[in-house]
Order: sequence, then structure tokens, then C-alpha cells
Amino acid sequence: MAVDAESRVTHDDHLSVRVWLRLLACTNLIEGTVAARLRETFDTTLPRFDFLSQLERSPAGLRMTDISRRMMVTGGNITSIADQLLSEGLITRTVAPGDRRASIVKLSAAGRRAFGEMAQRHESWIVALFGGLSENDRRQLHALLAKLKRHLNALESDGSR
Amino acid sequence: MAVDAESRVTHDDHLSVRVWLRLLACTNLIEGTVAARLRETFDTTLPRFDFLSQLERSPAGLRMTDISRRMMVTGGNITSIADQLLSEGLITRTVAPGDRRASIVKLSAAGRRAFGEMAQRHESWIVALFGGLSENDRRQLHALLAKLKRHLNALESDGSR
DNA sequence: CGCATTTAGTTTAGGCTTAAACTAATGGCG
DNA sequence: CGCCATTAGTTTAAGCCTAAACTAAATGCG
Repeated sequence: MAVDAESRVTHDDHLSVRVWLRLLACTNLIEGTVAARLRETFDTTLPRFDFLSQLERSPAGLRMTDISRRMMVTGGNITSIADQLLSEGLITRTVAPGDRRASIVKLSAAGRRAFGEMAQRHESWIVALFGGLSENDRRQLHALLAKLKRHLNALESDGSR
Repeated sequence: MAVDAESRVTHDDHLSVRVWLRLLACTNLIEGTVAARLRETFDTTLPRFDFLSQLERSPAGLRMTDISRRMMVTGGNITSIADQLLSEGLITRTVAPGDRRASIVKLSAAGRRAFGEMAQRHESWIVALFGGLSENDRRQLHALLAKLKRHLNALESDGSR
């Protein structure tokens, strides 16, 4: 019955805070649903799925650092997820030519196959979850979030806090 | 330089997926910033702040179950956070009249004071983070997210998966 | 060249999260 | 009344997350 954080905001809170809480509520609802379905359907997790997804978009392979930056998490996480996927045979890992510190991670054939199945289901879940918005709504939302993100990245890089 | 998950989506992915990844990226950026500042400034965490925030909105107190539902997390989390806040003297906890299983949690005077300071800073951070959007943008975003959330909640309660 | 700094990646300690199993109290129903 | 299902809350195991400390290799600069 929707008695979550966002619903409880009183009317005199500032608009930005209301938007933020609503943004967070939507993200949590979607993320929770997707995580539960990944677990039920494929016995995997969102970070593992995300890891494979990054590799799929970069057939030439990625270094660990690239993966952590793209997944927006710190390096430490990547190590253990890579270990798991490696032991499951879904990825390969080779020393980077010209830099013995770094390694190049790629999807294995099995990994590409497994990810393909998951990605298809994943996309259908997302499409259904956003089914409440018209295509025009989605475009507007996409544009507003682009603007928000541009500003957030600007604040980030510009150290003027 | 914005080489995160969302930036890497190829142009032929579906719109819903693009919107979802952008939503997630924005939420992660904001949440990470707020969490870091809560830690630096007040040596606390987002869940602890959120817990106090729920209590502040319900001066009559809340049961543990209410808090977990409003924070959108499972019950197990609440136990340890309540223990911490109790030992820090920021909340009180009494047996619920008429139900010996349940307890009523309230903000203590110290908790109200501490939360007040944090909330003020918190709001200023959020306002700055959303400063890239005009008031009209924020209203539009708020409305679109309302529509999205209504649909998500409808999917949730209606068990037709 | 030689040493300090930077960078790639791992490890560790501690916090949050879930699902599932559990305890204890409540409530419904025959 | 007595039993059984439900509800409130806690505990546990396992996973992800961060920050910070660490190893090892690369880079830069005097």
C-alpha cells in the first residue's frame, strides 16, 4: 500500500528533496525487482550481470579499472566478482600487453552465450517496468535525467564545493 | 570524464533500458555524494539518517515494522540500526501498549536535536545537487516519477507477472 | 641511472542488504 | 478452551559496498 519513504514527505519539504526521495524510491523498486528476478531466474546477481554486460559492450576486452569505473563502484568489488566469473568459466583474463600490472578481461564463448539469454529477459523486464510511461514520457524523462547527470558530473569534476 | 555504465549504452538499445541506466546512474551519483558527506560531516550513514528521518515525521513513534517498510528495506536491517541509535541515546524504545511483541520507537530530545542539524545540511546538499534543473524541470521530473512509481506499485500489488 | 610518485589491482575491516530460519506473542476458529 | 496460522522482531549466512592500507609495476624527473 505504498507506505514507503517517499510517500511520507510532508507538503512543506522543498521540491528538490521531494524529487530526490521519489527518484530514490523508483530506483529502489526497479532495482529490487530486477535483482529478485535475476536471482530466481538465473541464480545470479545484479553486479555479476552488470559486469558481463560491460564486457559484452567492449568485445576487445576491458581492464579491471575500466570495469569498476563503468560499474560505478570502487576497485575492490571487481576483484571478487571477476574471481567468481572466472571460476565459472564466463570470462577470460590475460596479462595486458605492455603493462604487467594490468589484465585484460573478456567474455568467454560460454559467457557470451549465458549473457545473451540473461540480457534478453532483462530487457523484457525493464520494458514492462517502464510500461506505465508513454514513449513520449520516456523521452522526456531521459532528457531530464541527462540534464541532471550533466550537472552532477560538472559538480564532481569542478571541485568548488 | 563520465565513463560510467550509462554512458556506454549503444544506440540500438531500447529506450526503456537507456532510461533505466540513466536513472540508476543519477541515483548512484547522488546517493554516493550524500553518503560521503554524511560520513565526513556527521560521521554517520545514510540508513541511520533515514531511520531518524522517518521518526521525525511521526512524532507519535513508529513500530519497527513501520520503519522498515518506510525505509524500503527488510526487517533485519532495522534491528541493528535501532540498537546503534539506542546506544547513542538518539532514540527511545518502549513496549507497544496492547501488543507485547511490538515496540514503539521515538526520537529522544538528543535525537531530535542531532537530526535537526543533519537535516538542514542534507537539504542544502540536495538543493545544490538538483541545481542543474530549473523549478519547472524539477516539477516535470517529479510528475514523471510519480507516474512511473504508480505503475511500479500497481505491478507489485497485482500479482500478474 | 636512481629514486619518488603514480597507477593497477588486491586485501581487510566494517557497514548495509537480502532471504531464510527462528522465537515469541497474537488472533481466529472450531 | 485449544490449536493453528499470522505477525513482530531477531538472528544468521552470504553477497556487495566503501575506505584505507597494501603489493607490484610503470613513469617521471633530476
